[in-house]
Amino acid sequence: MRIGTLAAACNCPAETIRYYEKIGLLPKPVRTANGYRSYDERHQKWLQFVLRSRALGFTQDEVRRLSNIADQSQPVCADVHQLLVEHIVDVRKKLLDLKRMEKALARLKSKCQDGTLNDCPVIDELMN
Amino acid sequence: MRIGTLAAACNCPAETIRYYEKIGLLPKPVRTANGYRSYDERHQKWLQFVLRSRALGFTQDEVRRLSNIADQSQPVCADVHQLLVEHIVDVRKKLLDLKRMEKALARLKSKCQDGTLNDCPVIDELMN
DNA sequence: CTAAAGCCTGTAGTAACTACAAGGTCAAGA
DNA sequence: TCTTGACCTTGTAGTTACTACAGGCTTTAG
Repeated sequence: MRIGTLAAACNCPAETIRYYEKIGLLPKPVRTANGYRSYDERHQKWLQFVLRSRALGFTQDEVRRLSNIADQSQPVCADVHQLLVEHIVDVRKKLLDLKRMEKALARLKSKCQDGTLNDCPVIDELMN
Repeated sequence: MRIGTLAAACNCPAETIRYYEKIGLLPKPVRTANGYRSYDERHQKWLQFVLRSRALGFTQDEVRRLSNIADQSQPVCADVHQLLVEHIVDVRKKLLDLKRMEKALARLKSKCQDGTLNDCPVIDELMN
C-alpha cells in the first residue's frame, strides 16, 4: 500500500502520515526500490489508533505513551486507565471553561438587543 | 507607567504586552528618553479590552476587528453583534465536540473497570 | 558603589499540523 | 516515442498565541 492509499483508507492527509512518522508517532515503513513508502495492514491499524486517540483529544505525547503501552506484549490496563482518568479531568476542565465563556457571551449578546442600539454596550463593557 | 506596572495592573506578563504591540493589537506607546515604553490609562483600558476579549475566546483576528469597531467615534453595535453571534456559534460547536469526547472517554473508562483487567479493552478498541 | 531588578531587541521554541517548492517516478494517451 | 498528469520524495516555512531566553542597557535600593 502506498501513502496515498493509506491516506484515503484512513481519511487522513498523506502529509499528516509523513509528519507522524517524522515525530515518531508511527513506525517507519519499508521503502520500495524507488523510495516510496510501503505500508501494510499493521501500519493501517497503528495509524487508526493514533487518529482515534487524537480525535478523543489526547495530545501527541499522550498518544505516544498510549502507543508504548499498546506495544507491549500484554498492555497494562492500569496504565491506560490512569491516562484515561487524567485526560477526562482535562476535558472536563475545558468543558467548564467553555461553558463559562458561552454564558458570558450570551449575556453580552443579550445586552446588544439585535444590534440596533446606537451606542454599543458590549464594547463599553469590555473596555471599562 | 512603565511596562512592569501595567503588566502587574492587568495581571498579564510584560512579554505579552510587547507581543500584542508587535502584532498590532495594542497601540505603540511613547518612549521615555531612555527608550522605555510609557503607558497611560488609555493604554490600560485598551489592554484590558484585549485581555477580556481573549478570555472570552475571541481570536487575535477577531479582537483586531473588535478593536477597529471600538476605535470608531461611534462603535457600530450591529457589527459587534454579528461578531458575537458568530463567535457563540463557534463556542457551541466546540462545546458539542468536547461533550462528545467526554462521553466517549467515559464509556471507554467504564470498559476498563478499575484498570485491574489483564487484557486492555481500551487499547483493543482504539486499535480495531 | 555595587548588586539586583527592570527594561530593551531579537530570536527560537511550543503544539499539531498544513502548505508549498523543487524535483523524481510511472502509467496511459496522442 | 514523447509527454502529460498523477503520484511520490525531501525540506522548509507558515499557522496561532504566546513563552522563554540571550545579550546588553538603565535604574534603584542598600
